[in-house]
Formats: sequence, C-alpha cells, structure tokens
Amino acid sequence: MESKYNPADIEQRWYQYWLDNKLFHSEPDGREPFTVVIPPPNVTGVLHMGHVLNETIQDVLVRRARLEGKNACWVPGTDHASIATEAKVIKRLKEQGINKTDLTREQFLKHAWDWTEEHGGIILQQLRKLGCSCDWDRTAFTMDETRSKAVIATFCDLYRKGLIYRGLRMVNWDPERQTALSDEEVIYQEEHSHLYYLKYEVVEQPGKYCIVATTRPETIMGDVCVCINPKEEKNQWLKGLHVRVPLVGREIPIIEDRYVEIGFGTGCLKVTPAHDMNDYMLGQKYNLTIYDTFTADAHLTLSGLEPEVFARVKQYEGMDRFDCRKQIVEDLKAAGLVDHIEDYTNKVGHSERTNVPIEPRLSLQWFIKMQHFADIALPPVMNDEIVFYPAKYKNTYRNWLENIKDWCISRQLWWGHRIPAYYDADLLAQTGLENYPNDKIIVSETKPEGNYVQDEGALDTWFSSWLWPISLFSKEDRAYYYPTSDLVTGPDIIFFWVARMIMAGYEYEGKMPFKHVYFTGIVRDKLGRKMSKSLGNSPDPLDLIARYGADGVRMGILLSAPAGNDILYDDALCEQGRNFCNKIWNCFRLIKGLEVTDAEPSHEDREAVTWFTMKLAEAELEITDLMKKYRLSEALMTIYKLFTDEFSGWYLEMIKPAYQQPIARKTLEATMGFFEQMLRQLHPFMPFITEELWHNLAEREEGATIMSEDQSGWNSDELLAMDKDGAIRHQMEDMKQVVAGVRNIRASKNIPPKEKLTLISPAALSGLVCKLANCEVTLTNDQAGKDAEGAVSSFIVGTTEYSVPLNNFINKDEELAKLQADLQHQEGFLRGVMAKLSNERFVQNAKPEIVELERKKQHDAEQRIATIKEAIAALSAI
RNA sequence: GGGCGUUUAGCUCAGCUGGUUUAGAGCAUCUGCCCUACAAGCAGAGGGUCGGCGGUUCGAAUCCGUCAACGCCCACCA
Repeated sequence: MESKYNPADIEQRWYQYWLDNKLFHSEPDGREPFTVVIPPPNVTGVLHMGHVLNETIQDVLVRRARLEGKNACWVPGTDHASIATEAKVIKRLKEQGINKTDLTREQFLKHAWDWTEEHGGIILQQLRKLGCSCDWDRTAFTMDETRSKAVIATFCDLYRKGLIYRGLRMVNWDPERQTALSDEEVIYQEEHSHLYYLKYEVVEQPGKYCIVATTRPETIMGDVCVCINPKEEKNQWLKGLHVRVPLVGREIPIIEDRYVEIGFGTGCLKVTPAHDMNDYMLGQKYNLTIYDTFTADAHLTLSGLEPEVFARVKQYEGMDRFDCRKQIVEDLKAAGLVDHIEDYTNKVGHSERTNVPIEPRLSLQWFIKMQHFADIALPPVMNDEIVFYPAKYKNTYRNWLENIKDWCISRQLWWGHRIPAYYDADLLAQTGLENYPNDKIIVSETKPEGNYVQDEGALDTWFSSWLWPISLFSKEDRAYYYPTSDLVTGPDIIFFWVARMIMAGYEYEGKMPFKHVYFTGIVRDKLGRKMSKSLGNSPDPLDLIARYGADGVRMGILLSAPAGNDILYDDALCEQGRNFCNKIWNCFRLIKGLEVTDAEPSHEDREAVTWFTMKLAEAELEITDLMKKYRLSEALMTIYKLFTDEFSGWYLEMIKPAYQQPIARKTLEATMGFFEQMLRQLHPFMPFITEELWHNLAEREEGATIMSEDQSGWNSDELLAMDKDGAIRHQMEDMKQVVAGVRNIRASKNIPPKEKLTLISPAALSGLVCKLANCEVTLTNDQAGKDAEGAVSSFIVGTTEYSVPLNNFINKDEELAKLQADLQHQEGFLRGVMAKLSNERFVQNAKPEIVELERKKQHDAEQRIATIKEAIAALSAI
C-alpha cells in the first residue's frame, strides 16, 4: 500500500458499487423514513461551489440517517428555470442567426427541449462525483409529465377556489425578456443618477413656473397632473392652477394629495400613471388618464397621444428609454426649461435574471391572492413546528408574510408550464384580451371542446417549485415520505421557495412540507467576495475534486460552514481535508501491518483500550448532540480531533509494539473495532475513503457496505457508565500531561528522543509513561531520586511535582527563572482566589459548590506554591 | 427609513440559562525532528486587557444601556 492516499480510482469504483447494489434507492417499508428533496438546480446549470456546500450538507444528513437505520430517501432533480433557460436558448439561437420572433412557439420549444436534453444531465452527473447518495431512480424535472400535471391541476384548483385571478395591474416588467416578474425577482441596486428640476409653466400666470423634480424626464409625455401636498406652505399658491408640461405642451391640473412628502425636492410631483407604481395608485384614486408611452421593450411609443401633443414630440418616437432621456434633457436645456440638475443616488429595480432596469408597466396578468397563504404558513414557523436553523430567519420570514402582496405568476415566456386558461376564439376576436369577460374564461386541465384559444402566458418557475416536496411522490409514497425531514437551502430563496413550499404544503397536504430548514451561508472567496465568473474567483469543483479528492473537498467545504454564516472558501481547507484522508489511510496501514501474537494483552494495552473506549463513547455522544443541532462543522471537527489527536497521536502510540514485535490479538481486535467505529462516524462526511477502508478491514459479503452495517453493539451511555466518576479518564489525562512534561523538557533542552531520561515521581506511574516519554521512573524516596535532588528540571501536573535529573544538561539560572515565573503565576492566581474568598458577600451569596470550588483552588494553589518554593530552595542549594 | 445579525488569538469560529484552576479549537506562525504508519508527518512553543464607554452583581466574554464599525433583509420619497 502506498503511503499516500490516492482517491481517484477509489471514488469511481465505490460510487459504481453503490449504484450497482442500489444502495441509494428507497422504497417505503417499516423503517422510519428520512426524506430530503434536493433544491433542484437549473437544468442547464453546472456545478459551482454553492452547490458543493449545499449538496454536501444534504449528503451528510442523508448518509447519517441511513447509518442510524432510517430509510433514507434523497430525491434529486432539476428545475426548468423558465426565464433563465429561455434566455440561454435565445442567446444560442442568436448565435446561429435565429431570432426568437422568427419562430413559432412550437419551434422554439423544440430548441429548448433539445438544449435541455443536451445539458440536463450534466449537473446531476457532477453530483455523483461529489458522492451524493441520491435515489437516482426518482430523478425528476419540474417540467416532466408528472410535475406538469401537478402544476396544472394546482392552478385549476386554486382558480376554482377563487385564489387565482386575472387582472390589469402595474407589474414589474423586464423589457429585455419582455415579461412580467414577481416582486421577488426585482433586485434594487443603488445607482448614481441625476435629479432633474424641470420648469412647468403655470397656465394662469404665464412667465411663472412650477419646478418639478424627477429622475425620469423621459416619462413627461405621460404626465397627467402635478401633485402637491395640501399642507405644504410654499406651494399654496399653486392650488387650483394648471401647468404646461414642458416640450409636450399638455395642460395639466395641480392636484393635492398627502402622499407627496413635504420637503422633498420642490414638493411638486409629476404624475405619470402609466410608468410608476405610486403614480398609478394616484391615477386610480383620482381617475386620471393613462398615457402608456413605452413599448414592451421600453422604446417610446407616442402615436396614442393627443394629435397636437404627438406633433410636438414625434421626434422621440421609437427611441430607447435611456437614449430618450439624454435627448430630452438636451432639448429641455435648449428650451430653457431645466431649472437645474442635481447628482442623485437612488435605488433602481433590476431584473434578477437579465439585470436590466425594471419598467413598471400596466399589463394583464395572473395573480395569486396571498393573504390566505400567509395565514396558513406563518404559525407553523413561529411556533417551531417547522424549525429554522439558524432561528434568526424566523424574523425575516415573518416580516415578509406580514406584508404579503399578491403573487404575479404569469410570465410572457414560452419555456414553462402554459397557463391552462382558455378563451372563446370568436368572443376574443370581438372583445380583445383586455376586455374579455373573466366569467367567460375556462380554466381547465384539458382544452375545452370547440374553438378555444389558450392563454399565451407561462407560469412562474416557482409556481412549480413550490409543489416540489409534494409532486415528487406518488400519493401512496407521500403517505410514507411526506413530510420530508430536512430542507437545505440558501436564505436567498426563503421567499421564492421556502415560504411558498410551506404554503403549498399546508394547502394541499394539511401538513408541513419539511420539519427542519437548514439555511446555508453564501460561499465567498477568502477575501469575502462573492464568487462570480467575472471575478474569476470561483474554483471549478471538479478540478478541486481531482486535486484533493471528493472527501477532501467535502471536508474542506464543511469545516468552516456553521449554519447561516457565510463561508470564506480557501483551498487550504480542502488541503486539510486531503491531509486528513491521508492520515486515516496511514493509520490503516499501521494497523494492517502489525504482526499478531496470541499472548495476552499487557497491562498497558488494557489501560489504553479502556481509556480509548471511553474517549470514543464520549465523542459519539458529542457528535450525536451536535448533529441534532445541525452543527455539522463542529461534529466533523470532533471526530477529526478524536482521530488525529487521541487515536493516532496517543492511543496508537500506546499500543504500538516495539519494532518488529507482534501485537496481542485481543488488542489488535479492539483497535480494529475502534477504527471501524470511527470510520462509520466519519462516513457521512467522507464516504469514499471510509467505504474503501471498511472493506479492507475485514472480509465483507458481496454487496455489503459500511452503510448497511448495523449500528448496534455500542451503547455509549453504557460505556460511559463504566467510568462514571471519570477516574479512568482523569488518570489518563494526567498521564498524558506527565508525558507532555517530559517531552517539553526534552524539547527545551534539545535532548534527542532516543536518549532515555529518568523521571522522578512521588508515586508509581503507568508503564505507558515510560513508553511514550522514553524514560524510566524513579520514585522520589529512592536513593536515585534523592541523589538527583536539586539538579533537576521539574514540572507540576495537578498538584504533583515531577522532575527529570539533568546532570550536566542543567542550566541553573534558566531553571530558576522558569520556577520563578511559575511561582509568580501561581501566586497571582492565588491572590485572585483569595480576593474572592475574603469577600464576605461572595461567601454568603455564591452557591455553596462555587465557594467550595474556590477553596479547593486555594488549597491546590498553596500546595503548588509550596512545591515550587521547595524546588527553588533545592536548586539554589547546589 | 424600519428590522435583524455580527464584533473573542494573524485567519475562520466555539464559548448554552453569569462562577469549572485567572478565555478554547482548527488553520496559520515559530523551534526542533525524515524516530520504518503518515514531512499531506511528529514533538514542543508563542500569540487575546473577549469592539469602545457606562451600568447591574460578591463575581461579566456571558445580563442591561449607549456609542462605533461591518454585514444582511425589508420599504413607493419623485
């Protein structure tokens, strides 16, 4: 066996073995289920570090559940990602010289499906490289037949319940993709722009102007009034007057509404109901005319304006909104209608997908009434029926639900589930879509008989995702697997997805969709920057796996990933993971390479085995507790420390026979038992190396796996009870400190490890001390001990002094200085203790056991001080 | 503008309802070692007045107040 662990072929081999033996496949049975549904990655996506974090966590939870004897089922799948995928397809078509507008819906969908089939499997294949133990037989797609049926049925059902309606509303419009978006898909970004102060001439008082501040001068063609706050002193003179829109020439009234904030800008707000959410509300309130001056792709369209107005502004017809802004500002300046321009920073909504500025746009869309869903989804999270980790996201969740707005679910896209609403073709021809009577719309799973046309729109992707935990299972399976156990996802989709799954879960199953939600952090680079393609700071996970092994990468990403905290990724973490694999590998080599004898184990062996039994039991309890709290990185750290420090550093050195000597069979068996037990603890985190070594440790049956192994046989509580008062553990910890003391002296005096030292101790010590510290023990009362008095270097463990005679190695001054420093420290400590104990109020008020403890501290410190003083005296005497 | 969170060793973080030998871990650093499991390693060491100030208490990293810095979420000031 090589001294370096080489993961590549091992990973490949075991993954195939797991697949061949159907070890990830789950069917309902008598065991307790443990269900996880994957947050479906975009079907055309490729694996990035965020996935690595997310999927690793899920795999750890799933594999651990499997080891605990649960029936674990992790359902994988992909999301059709309506808008994102459509954008990609359009881009590719463009590269081939094809415009989307040249294609029919069917032709376009054909291209989209081709693309999906081409790229759809890639990310799922990549998950296998990471070791993800998904039930691949259950792989789903949000647009496959089963899921589509569920989506359409849900739409119809909600429509029948009156929870879905069609309406003409102001929506967030993405002019690039030319579709409506939900509020959640709008990202507000700070933008440095300008506040333009425009001069609106007062009709009744020619030559006098009302100054209006706006960030969007290109919308003035749609101005229908100027609004002031009735309470604003300085604008009182405008009441009841009219102003002329600059360049446009339209005469519009001054209206009054408290909505206008006193003190902002000039207190005069131009109102353009077609192009601003708030203006639209004012428009509704005062029944204002709506002049829609933008096309779907945000170019100016002015032919609908009054003929005389159109005549004045027709040169802007067809211009892009931002070009128009520049031009109109120039023209206004030239006409002397700009009072002044200020620099201004404001927040502009951008489309999450295309990143272009959103255009508020009046359009006919489908909505879900959300109040009902907020009502059913809030309580279970607030009262911890569904537990969030970390809990702080409960606040975020509540805040959103308490201010819920209706969800715009229609998209003007082709790639997605087509809205199952049908219009009578003849009637539609008469009325047009906008005026088509709502009560004549047929919403149905199937196309109605007759001459009907289907709604052109598709549904928001999240309208399918919110059914994910339900739609993945057949009705029978749902009885077993639902509710799922844990959901692992990023907090960025708490509204998009988590909240809505909870809504759908209660609406359709009457139960929570999952019991626990683990919110991961965002993976950043070590400088704290988000990983992004443009920065080039995002490593390719497959490349990392090639370099560090999947287990190494998994450990790397987990190590610094407490729930909810951002993780600052650094290759060094994967390196630590790889190194740990190597450590495990070499431990195995040592154990496997030992010669065996049937002789009985030595006393020291027994001590070591007993001690490590305790250590292991203790660690297992701790890991169980940490896992219950979803503190994965700490659980991993616990087993890591147990393995490297306690097992490799101490235990193996304790039981390791002298060179070319055999080991007692019983000791070896115990050791192999420990090793196997630790492999199992480690397996959820590092599945490959643990499976490999588990198979090498003993003969295993065909098809067997570390996962199928029965966990019983170890009862940590029982083991810990063997050492209830902790005597064994304390004794060994003291022993370790004695060894460390000797090693310390050795290191500081530069005494080579091979040189055997003498250790003077007041009491007999375990043979392990001699073995580990390479020394022989002499009792203080022995002649040798007395002879050496003074010329020693000493140290204290607990209250006991140990010393090592150094003869010619001794540097008196150095030793004295060391002792003096120690003395000072102890005296300082004692002072602190005494300060407490001499404080009457402390003695009176503190709990008795605390006072008792302080007394013990005092006693111990005094004893140590006495010991040190003796040593100083003895040393000074020579 | 509201809300939430964070601030502990060079870095990333533990430290639960205040008291457990005058604050812990991993990584990094420094020193010495290739001692036949492992240099992707071993042994040892150094490193923090727990963001500032004030308060409660016999006792504060831990509770309260306040200030500061950073981060996140939400919100219709043109």
